[in-house]
Parts: sequence; C-alpha cells; structure tokens
Amino acid sequence: MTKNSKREQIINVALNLFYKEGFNATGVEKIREVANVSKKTLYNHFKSKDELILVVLRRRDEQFRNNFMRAVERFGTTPAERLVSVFDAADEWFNSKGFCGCMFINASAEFTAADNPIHVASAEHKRLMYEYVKSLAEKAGAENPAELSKQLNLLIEGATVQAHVSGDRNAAQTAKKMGKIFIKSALN
Amino acid sequence: MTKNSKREQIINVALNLFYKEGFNATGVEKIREVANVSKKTLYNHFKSKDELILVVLRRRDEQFRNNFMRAVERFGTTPAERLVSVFDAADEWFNSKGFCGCMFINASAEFTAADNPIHVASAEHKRLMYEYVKSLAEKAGAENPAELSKQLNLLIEGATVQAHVSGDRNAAQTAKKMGKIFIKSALN
DNA sequence: GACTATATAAACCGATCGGTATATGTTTGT
DNA sequence: ACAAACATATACCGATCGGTTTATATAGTC
Repeated sequence: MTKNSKREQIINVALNLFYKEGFNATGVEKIREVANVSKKTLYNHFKSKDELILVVLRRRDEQFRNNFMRAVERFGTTPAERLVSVFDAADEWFNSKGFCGCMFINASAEFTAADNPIHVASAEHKRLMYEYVKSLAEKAGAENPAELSKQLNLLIEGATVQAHVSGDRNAAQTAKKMGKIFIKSALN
Repeated sequence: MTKNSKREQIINVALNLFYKEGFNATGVEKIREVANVSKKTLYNHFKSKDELILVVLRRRDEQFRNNFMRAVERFGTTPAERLVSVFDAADEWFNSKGFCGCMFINASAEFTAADNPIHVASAEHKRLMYEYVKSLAEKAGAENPAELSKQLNLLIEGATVQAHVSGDRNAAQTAKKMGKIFIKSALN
C-alpha cells in the first residue's frame, strides 16, 4: 500500500509545481524538498527530469480527461446536451482555484520542437480530447462528427487561452454561445 | 546610425532565441554569444534579463501586429473582406518557416502569475489584437463590433494552439470557415 | 535472525544561471 | 588633439542546475 507512496508523492508534487511555476523554472531540488524525499529516491523512480515530466503529463492527461468527462456528464444527460456541456465543463475549470491555463499548451510553449517527446505527449492529449468529443458527436448523431469535434475543440482552446492570458472569466460562455451554433447545425 | 546597432542586435537575437527555445531555457550568456557582444554591453542596455524580455515582447508586438495588419490588407480590400482576411493572415503565419506558436501565449505559459509584468505585457498584446479586429468590425458596420472581435480572436487563438501543439497546418482554414458564419451574421 | 530492497542525509560533480568588477581598447563629437 | 562614451575580454561572484556517489538506516520477507 505504501509501496508506491513515495513515487506518487513525487508525481503529485511535481505536477503541481510544473503547472504553477513552469517546467524549466521548477528544479529537481525543489521537487525533492517539497515531496520530502531524498534525491536518490527520486532518481531511483525516474531516470531523469525529462522522464519525470513525461510521467507527470501522462498523469495529468488521465486526471484531466477523467474530470472533464465526469463534469460533462454532470452538466448534460442526452448526447446532444453533452456536446454543449463541454463548455460548462470548461467554464468550471477556468474558474477553479489555481487555474493556470492548459498544462499541455504550456508544455508545448517550453518545448517547442515538434519532435520533442514532451511536445508529442501534449499533442497526444489534444488528440484524445478530440476523440472524446468526436465520440460525443457520434452518439448525438452529428452529420460530420470529426469536423464538429475539431470545431468544438478549437473553441475550447481559444477560450482556454483567453481565460489564462487575458484573465477572461467568461471565455467559456463566449465559446459556448459560438459552439451551440455549430452543434445545432450539425444535428440539423 | 550604428548608435543603436548593438542594442538592436541584442533585441533581435534575444527575440529569435526566446521564441525558438523559450524564455527560461535561453540564458543571457547564449544571447551575448550569438549577438557577438560583451556581457557588460548587454547589461549597459538592459538592467536585467526580465527587462530584456519585456523589451523583446514590445518589439514582437509591434512587428507582429504590423505584419498581421499588412497581410490582412493584402488579402482583402473592403472592410467586410478584411474581417475574413484575418484568417488568411493567420494561415500565412502558421505556415511560415520557424513558426513556434504565439510568443505571448508562450510567455504566459512560463510566467503564469497574472500580475507578472511579462504576463501583463502578453495580455496587452491580446488586447491590442482585439482592438484591431474591433476597428475592422466597426468599419464593416458590424452589429456588435466588440462581440464579433472577441469571437474572431477566440477562433484565432484556438487555431494558433492547434497549429502549434498538434501541428495542424489547416487550422486557420478550419477557423476561417467558422469565422465566416459569425461575420455574415454580424453584417446581416 | 539474516537477507534484500528501499529509504535516508549529505557531500560532491561539472556546468550553467543571472549579474558584477576590472582593466584595456575603440569610437565619437567638439 | 582630447576627453567622454561606449566597446571589449576576462575573471569572478554566490546560487542553482541536473545528476551521482557514499555510507548508513529502516523496512518487509524467507
């Protein structure tokens, strides 16, 4: 039970620090200190900082999509409703305490090269979000689920940026109003 | 004439390195080396790395908006056309060599605190882009120029993220198709 | 009770960080 | 021709970077 507790502790601490302070700005020593763990232990579990970042991103992806999907289900019941609910889920996220933008957009900003494993992992997260919304669109009987998902995701990304960079607390509502038009049109 | 050449050289080099490699990942020593300048000279012109970053962001804002506006004017002639052209300008940008996303989104990702001067400067750039599109919307006689500008900017942000994170070369075209709907609706 | 795995603290590595100091040129305007 | 302004190279500062090493302690398993 306590077998993986150290590892979990490191991942959780690293996730919070990376999200709030950034990846390059967060030193391994800081993570070690906050996690209350020896450096040896940290490097027993992760062979490098880059590997830790990748593990953290995988964890964040799981947590984020899980939370997002549960929020969508909470805000809507029918498939059609749930397409709209993605913006309510986004709204809740933007206005949650400690919101610092999208961790994967942030990661891509620090690791700009497209072939960097960290960048690739970020793109993968976006692909999974796309797949999720596409599956919602399919269940709702959208005309072109792939296109609708791409459109709704584009709106979410845009709202996320406005919420973070410009501190626009209503960005999700703006996007929701826009998204409804495409949803309605796709469900004819 | 060569009076400010050192200063200009430093700004240009720093701009390129910050954009391609990131802010925290780019050391002052690297900038000094590439700019072929002594460290003393660099610190005579800029009292700290943070100040240099702020100067670079101001420069980037000027260059970017200037270039963007000229592209918009190149792609469209009437005010109504030019509202659509913002997506052509974005398209050109996304597919230009060396594209690494939006420098201001990237800056906000590294300096997440909303009251950080660097973050504030990024928000200011977004505000100026908003004002520009709003002025286009006013000239085109849009019903609600402020709302239309916010919508179109949200689409541009979303496309920028998709283009950078996911490497989607067609993101601007997706956004253009979406934007046309709001433009048409606003111009009734 | 002995063995193995995992934990610890702390010293240490070379490299780099942002930034300063010093002492010596090289322009530049008058 | 001369002084002020700006340039240079280089050494230096303490702090931190990512990562390793060593020697010791604390678990859980047979």
